[in-house]
Amino acid sequence: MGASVTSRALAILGAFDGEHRALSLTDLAHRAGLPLATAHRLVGELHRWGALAREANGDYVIGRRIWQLGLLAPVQSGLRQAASPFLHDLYGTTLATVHLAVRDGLEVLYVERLAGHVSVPVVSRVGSRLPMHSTGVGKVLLAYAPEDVRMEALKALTRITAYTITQPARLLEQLKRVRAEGYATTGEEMSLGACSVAVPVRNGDSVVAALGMVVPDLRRQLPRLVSALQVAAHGIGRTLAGAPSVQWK
Amino acid sequence: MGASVTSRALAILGAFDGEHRALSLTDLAHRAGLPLATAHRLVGELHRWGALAREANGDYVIGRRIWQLGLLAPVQSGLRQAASPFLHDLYGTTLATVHLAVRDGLEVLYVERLAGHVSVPVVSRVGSRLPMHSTGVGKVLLAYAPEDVRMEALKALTRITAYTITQPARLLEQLKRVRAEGYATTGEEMSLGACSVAVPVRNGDSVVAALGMVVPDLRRQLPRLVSALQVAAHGIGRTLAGAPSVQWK
DNA sequence: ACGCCCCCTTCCACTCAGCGGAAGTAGATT
DNA sequence: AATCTACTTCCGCTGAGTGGAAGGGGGCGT
Repeated sequence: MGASVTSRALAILGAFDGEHRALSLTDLAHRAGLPLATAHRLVGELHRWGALAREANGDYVIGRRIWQLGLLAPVQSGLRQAASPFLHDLYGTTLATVHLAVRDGLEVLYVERLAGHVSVPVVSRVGSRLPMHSTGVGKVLLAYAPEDVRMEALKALTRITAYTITQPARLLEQLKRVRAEGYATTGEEMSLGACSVAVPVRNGDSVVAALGMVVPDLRRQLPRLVSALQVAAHGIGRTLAGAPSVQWK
Repeated sequence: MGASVTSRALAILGAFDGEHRALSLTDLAHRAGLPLATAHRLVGELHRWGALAREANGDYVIGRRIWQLGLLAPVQSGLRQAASPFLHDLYGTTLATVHLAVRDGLEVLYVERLAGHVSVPVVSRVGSRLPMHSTGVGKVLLAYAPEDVRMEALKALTRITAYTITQPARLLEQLKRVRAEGYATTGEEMSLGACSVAVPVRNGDSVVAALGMVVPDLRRQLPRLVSALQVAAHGIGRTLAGAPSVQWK
């Protein structure tokens, strides 16, 4: 097993997730699979450096230093910053929840999400992952993913709602249409009452991200939304290409 | 010296900063003060875990996993999310660059920054730090900081522009007025051509952050800006207090 | 084409940092 | 006062980590 000190320290950091943002030393040791004394020493070191911080009640949380480091990640500093103003424009003109996502392995990783004060109950969260076959941005990313990734992803089409596509052949058919038409849609495949549209974001020739929005109903306004999305995606692509900053994938 | 494995691994992460977002193994070893072979092994472990990623050219960058962890930090998940919609409103009504910041030690840490397509040349960046005595948000945070922090901060008033306040007595005088009037201003004290206003954000009785904006000129519209800021700050405070989510300080 | 240089990767025997069971401390709870 | 839970400290044994050195490999100048 992970016997190296480094892997143990990382196991401690890995013990935090969306449902566990604050953990006591004992919990931390337990979740990381470490003896209490060992966890105590490592946690102390991480805390001293600023990777962990303590709350008023003594629980540990992820520290500001990790947060700051995260801001240096290419996904954040390149893509997200390029996209930010365009997302605001999109939100301003449509008032729908807007998403920017990348593919990470066989999942969709949400990089940015914009919603108003009263956010529609949408599942996604910045930094969270969702399956690719049941989301608009996921279908786009899958459509433009390398062949082997696509095949791998087709093997596990888990059902989420009654409308989720679980037949590989049907999904492949849709992905083909996505490539032909340049956008993807979903209808209550991820959560009931929510439809989505998404388009690819390109940097040069390669698709580097997907831009999507979630709305209660698509039928009437689909063309308008698609064209708004495409304008924004194109703008982001141009910013990425022209940016003198760091490469990001 | 930092001889523990953990501190060495952290030193590698710490080698990244705003000016060094992508580093080769050799640079990394050099900046972290480690022998190449040692750095190689540690970097490999960090990379395998996802703390580091590699770019096309082989350079290492901060990985997505660290970015995701950072999103769990209280500063991000509590404060930032509570503030986000209010910042958008503020930006929408004023079109000025808007800032949310907290105090970290003797410096101001920028937690959120909102600007339009054409951003005025503002020094701050999300995740960056600036001195407290030369920024609007800094003055607010200093005004409401514990006595010992304030005294410590007064010892090092470094000059940045010709208008930077470097006399402790004068700054103290201003901080007193900040507490009395509920807002702080600066006039070209951080960078020429930029003025700022800022107000405290409260959670219950304690000041937990500062909300500010940067504009080319203050004179005419000061009252309007201050009241817009105060409305937003109040809204953020209410959201924080009422939020069922994690505590964040 | 050849050799040079720079950067990365692998190896291996020594040794000291890290390990973790156990004992100690501090609060809360009964 | 006794009991429990959660955290902190101690210390001698040991194998994980170390890092100098040697082994690729690819880009560049001549």
